[in-house]
Amino acid sequence: MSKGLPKRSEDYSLWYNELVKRADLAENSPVRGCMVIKPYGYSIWEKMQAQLDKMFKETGHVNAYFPLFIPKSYLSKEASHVEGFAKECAVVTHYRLKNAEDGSGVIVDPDAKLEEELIVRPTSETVIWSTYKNWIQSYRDLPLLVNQWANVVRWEMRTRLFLRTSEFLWQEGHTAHASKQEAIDETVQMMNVYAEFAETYMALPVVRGVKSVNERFAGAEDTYCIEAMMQDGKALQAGTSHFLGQNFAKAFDVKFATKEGGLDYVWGTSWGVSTRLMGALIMAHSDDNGLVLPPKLAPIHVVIVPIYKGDEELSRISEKANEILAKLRAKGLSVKFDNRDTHKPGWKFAEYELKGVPLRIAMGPRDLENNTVELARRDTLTKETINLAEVAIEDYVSELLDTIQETIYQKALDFREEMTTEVNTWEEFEKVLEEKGGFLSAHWDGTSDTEEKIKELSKATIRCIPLSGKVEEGKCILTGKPSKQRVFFARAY
RNA sequence: CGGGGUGUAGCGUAGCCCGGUAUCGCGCCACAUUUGGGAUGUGGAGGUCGUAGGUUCGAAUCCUGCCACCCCGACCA
Repeated sequence: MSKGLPKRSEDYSLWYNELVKRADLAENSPVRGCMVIKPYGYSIWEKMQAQLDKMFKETGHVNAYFPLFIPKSYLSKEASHVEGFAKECAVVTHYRLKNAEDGSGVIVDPDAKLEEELIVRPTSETVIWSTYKNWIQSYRDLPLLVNQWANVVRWEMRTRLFLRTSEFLWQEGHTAHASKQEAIDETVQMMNVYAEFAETYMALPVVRGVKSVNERFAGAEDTYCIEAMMQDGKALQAGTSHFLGQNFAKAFDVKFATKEGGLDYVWGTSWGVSTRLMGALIMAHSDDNGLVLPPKLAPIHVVIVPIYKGDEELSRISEKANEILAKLRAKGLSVKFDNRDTHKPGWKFAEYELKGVPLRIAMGPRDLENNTVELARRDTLTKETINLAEVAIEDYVSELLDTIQETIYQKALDFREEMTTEVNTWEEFEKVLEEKGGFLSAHWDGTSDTEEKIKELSKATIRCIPLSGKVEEGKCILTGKPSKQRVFFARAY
C-alpha cells in the first residue's frame, strides 16, 4: 500500500474509489458489478441497520422474509412496474449443471430447463403483494406493516462500489392500508424516518421532497425522497418512500371487506434505503486523509495508541491505557487499544485517520510523567493535551464525540446551503451548473417534456420538488411558462 | 450497449514503438538498530507478463479473437 490518497480536488471519483478500497470498506469481486463488503465496511452497515431497524420497530413495523426468486409472470402484472425493471433483471432458466462430456468442466444441463423462468428480485413488490392477497381479507387485517432486510439484483451497465452495484443490500418496507390517507401518511412518515436517520446518525443533511413523474418509482403514484449533496456538488438520492395507491392491490387482486360492509382494494406503500447510504456517508464527510465517520456510526469511537521504548515502558503505559479503556467502555463507547508492536505510532496515526476513527488518544512516557494524554480529533485534525487529574476522561470524551457529531453535521449543512443556488434564467442555470454545481432552485413549468429537455441540454435532473420549498409565482427557466413553485435541479449520482 | 483508455509479483509501475525470458518502489519474511506523525540498514521469498490462438528459431513486446477493469455517454437506488 502506497502512502497518500488521491486528492479530491484533482480527481474526485478516483479519490472515492481509492478511499473505499484503502479504508477496507469494500472491493470488487470476481463477479462483474458485484462487490465484497469487507468487515470494516460491513460493521458500519450493521450500525446503520441496527438503528434503522429500531426506528422501523418504533413505528410499528415487523420484519419478515420473502423469496429471492420471483416467477416471471408476476413481474408483468403491473404494467409500469415491468417497464421500469425489465431491462435490468437477472433470469434463472435452469436448475441443474452437469459435467461436460469432453471433460472441459461443468455445463448447464439442457434437460433441466425451468417450466417458468425465475427472476432474481430487483425489488419485491410483486412476490409480496401476491402473498398479501392471502393475508388480507378484512379491514381487521389492516394495516399490514412489514419490512424485510434483503439483497436485490439490478443488472447495471456501469457500477461503482456502494453507489451502484448489480447486487446490493437494502431494506424494503411494504405496507397495506384501509384508506388512501393512511397510506399517504405512512409514506410521509417513512420519508421522515429516513431523513431523521440521515441527519441525526449519518450527520447528513437532506432535502425532503417529492419526485417528478419522470423520476418516480415504476408503479407508484407518488415517490417521496431524501436528497443529499456530495462534496463534488452532485446530488445523491439517499432514500425513497412510495405511495403505491391501489396499483399493486389491483394487479394482485388484494381486496378487503370494509367496516361498512363493502369490498375495496387496499392501499399500499413501499420504502427503502440501501448500502448506497455507505457511499453517501463516505462522499459527504471524508477528506484527503481518509474517512471521516460520524461517531454515531463509527465502529470504533476511540483508539488508544501507546508510544514507548521497550517492553517495560509499554507495560507501564498499558496499565494506564487499560484504566482509561475501562472507563470509556463503561460509558458505552467502543474503544480499541492498539498495542501492536509491529507498527510504529506514526503509522498507526495515519491508519486510523484513513479509517475515520473519530478520536485518537496517544500516550507516551511524557504523558505518564505528567498524568496527561494527547487527544486528536479526526474531523478537525486538531490535538489537545488533557490532564487526567483535572478532567474525567470518560465524560470529556463522551461530550467531545457529541461535539464531533454536531460539527460534522454542521459542516455538511453549511456546504449544502452554500451549494444551493436560486437561478432565474436559463443562462444563469447553465452557468451555475457548470461552474459551481450543487442544487439549483429554479422554476419549472411542471411538464415532463420540459424536464426531459433540460436533462438533454444540461445533464441535470429534477432531484425533487422540496416539501419545504418556496411557493411563489414564477416563470419556467426553459419555456417561460408560468410556475407555482421552485424545484431542485442537480447533476446526480 | 456505443466511444476512449488500461491489464506485467499482494499493490503501484518500467520495459512494448525497435522481439532474445522482466525493472523499480511499496508491501511481505529474517536479523539488527529504532519508536511523540507512515523508521533505517543488510539479507531473502514472491511473476503461466489478463486470456485463447496466430506469426517467429525465439513473444510481455507484432497480429487476431475473447475477458476484466477505469473514464465518458444511454439506463438506474
